[in-house]
Amino acid sequence: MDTLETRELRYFLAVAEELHIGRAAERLGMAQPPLSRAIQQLERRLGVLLLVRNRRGVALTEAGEVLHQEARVVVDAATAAARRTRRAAAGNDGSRTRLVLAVKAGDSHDLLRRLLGAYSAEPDAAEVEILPSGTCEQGEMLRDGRADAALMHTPFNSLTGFDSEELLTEGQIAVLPARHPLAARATLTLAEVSDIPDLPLARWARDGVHPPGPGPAITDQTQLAQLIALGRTVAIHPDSARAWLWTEHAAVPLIDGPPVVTHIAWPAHSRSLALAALVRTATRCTDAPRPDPSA
Amino acid sequence: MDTLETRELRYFLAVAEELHIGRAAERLGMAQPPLSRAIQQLERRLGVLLLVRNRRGVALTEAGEVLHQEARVVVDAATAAARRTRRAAAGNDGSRTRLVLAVKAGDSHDLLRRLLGAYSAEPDAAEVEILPSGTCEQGEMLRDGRADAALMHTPFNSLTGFDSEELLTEGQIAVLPARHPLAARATLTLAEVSDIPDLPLARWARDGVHPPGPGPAITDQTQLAQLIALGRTVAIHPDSARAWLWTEHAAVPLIDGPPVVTHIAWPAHSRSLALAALVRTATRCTDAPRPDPSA
DNA sequence: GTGTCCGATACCCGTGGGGTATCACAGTGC
DNA sequence: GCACTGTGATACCCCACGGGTATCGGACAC
Repeated sequence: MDTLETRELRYFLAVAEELHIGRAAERLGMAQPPLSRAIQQLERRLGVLLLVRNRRGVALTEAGEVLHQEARVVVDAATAAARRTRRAAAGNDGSRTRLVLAVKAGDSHDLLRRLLGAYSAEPDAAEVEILPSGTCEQGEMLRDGRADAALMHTPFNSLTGFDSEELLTEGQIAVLPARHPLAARATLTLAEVSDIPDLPLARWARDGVHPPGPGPAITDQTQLAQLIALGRTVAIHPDSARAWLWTEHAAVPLIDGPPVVTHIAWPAHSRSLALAALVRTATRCTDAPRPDPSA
Repeated sequence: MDTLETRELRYFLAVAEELHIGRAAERLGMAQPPLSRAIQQLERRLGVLLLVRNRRGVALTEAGEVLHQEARVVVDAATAAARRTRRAAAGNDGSRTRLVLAVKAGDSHDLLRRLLGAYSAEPDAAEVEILPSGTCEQGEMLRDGRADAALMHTPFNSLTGFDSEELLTEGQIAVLPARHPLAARATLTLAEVSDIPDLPLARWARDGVHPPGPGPAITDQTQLAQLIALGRTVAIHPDSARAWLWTEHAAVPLIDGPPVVTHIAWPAHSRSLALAALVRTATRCTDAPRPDPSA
């Protein structure tokens, strides 16, 4: 009946991810038997079978899948609690409050510059630390307290569970090698871009693994830019990606690419004044007409 | 460095709410000294001062306030994890999946009836349990796992942290004693209703305590209905409240009342198929033109 | 059969979370 | 001044439980 401890949930998470008690124990830096027992005890306390044990490892029951989800939320919230509390104390410790803003490296560069500029002029502005995030990790960073706010892009990032404000809507462009025949086109369609035989779309790493497919495997924007310049791949990006194009790149608007909406998002329960000011600034400085930052 | 345990956070929550270690210990069913120690240990592990101890109790530091917020999230998530896991197992246990839908008792009665009717006709419908909630508790119920979904009303409920779909927008009405002079009016304004000298607005209990003021203190809809019928108070409600009006009540539309939007909301990370079907049904059955359910 | 690879069990040990009794200290009333 | 009260902190004890090692049991593979 008593509530679950985060320790138990961390253990269960490790098992649910490894699907192998021995490996999970190793990952947790402990021996296998106590982990076995801890999981059994968790099952007894819940009165629920979480794992089915077979040779070659374990599998999750339906209830186990549910707990897998929920446990993730709990341990993220717990680590976020520790981080935010420490930061609150540090911020109170003489120095200014710091805000950590997660942004996908390279994206929305222009927007970000304007935002930071406008915010620093605010009366109660905090120091803003930019936390570059890899592909689509902004959500995790908000959830586990590494970031206080994030610039996120629908439909690529999910905003579920966060508060957010819409900042900017833009179209998408195909980024091609400048010397490629299609680079001369005025517009392209999604289908055309995905079907270029000599330019397969690159495969981004998710959680350290690359999805299968023909394209080159990449982990960051620079690798992608280089591969495009070398004529090995093509990419689809929001308009604002023009900021980081090389001279060997060409940008062609996509007519049927879904519009990309940039939002500023933050944890739903946040009460920080500095954050509120940042959000206010963000919405204000994007409401204003843009001063034509075209290249 | 290790993550916080929910036990510690429960302890801290009790202290943060009572602002008195002895009382908090009593509430937790433990002695005072171990609680004192536990909090000190928490402070040491975080490296952060959470409480300032004065005679007559303790107060929260700024960091303490932050942890107060965050801890609430964590323990709610933990109890939700236990509840949802148990329910998932129970649902898998031969019987059908059950969905718990939190609704403010009496509100949106007609909408609810149509929703349940339409949903039960769905192929993969689960059994829906209606969980009547008091004033504005739907959010808590979603957060701590007592409910899988909730009907919520902006601007009264906050949707932050949940996924939601808009279902229905309606105006507001003033509910008056039928014999009151103003009951004959065709329309009223917010200002007029709040200023009726002999009918002060009732004061709803929040967390068991009533805000101060002149009106009668109430805890549920029935009390309110009775007091209105007795000519002691007046209330402002969405249109759909007409469903529970007594013959001794009169309803007068408010022209400047903000529109009330009914949403169906659910935890952001939910993956339940049954829930998805319920949401789909809800949006569909409110898209259709209403069959004029006027009294 | 034997070997291997799982998780489960048996058993031991030390930490630490819980208890009681008491202290330290600051107001408060007289 | 003093005794008294109400607060959190300290001292000390105990055992439950989380962690370890060694071993078992079962299911393939060969």
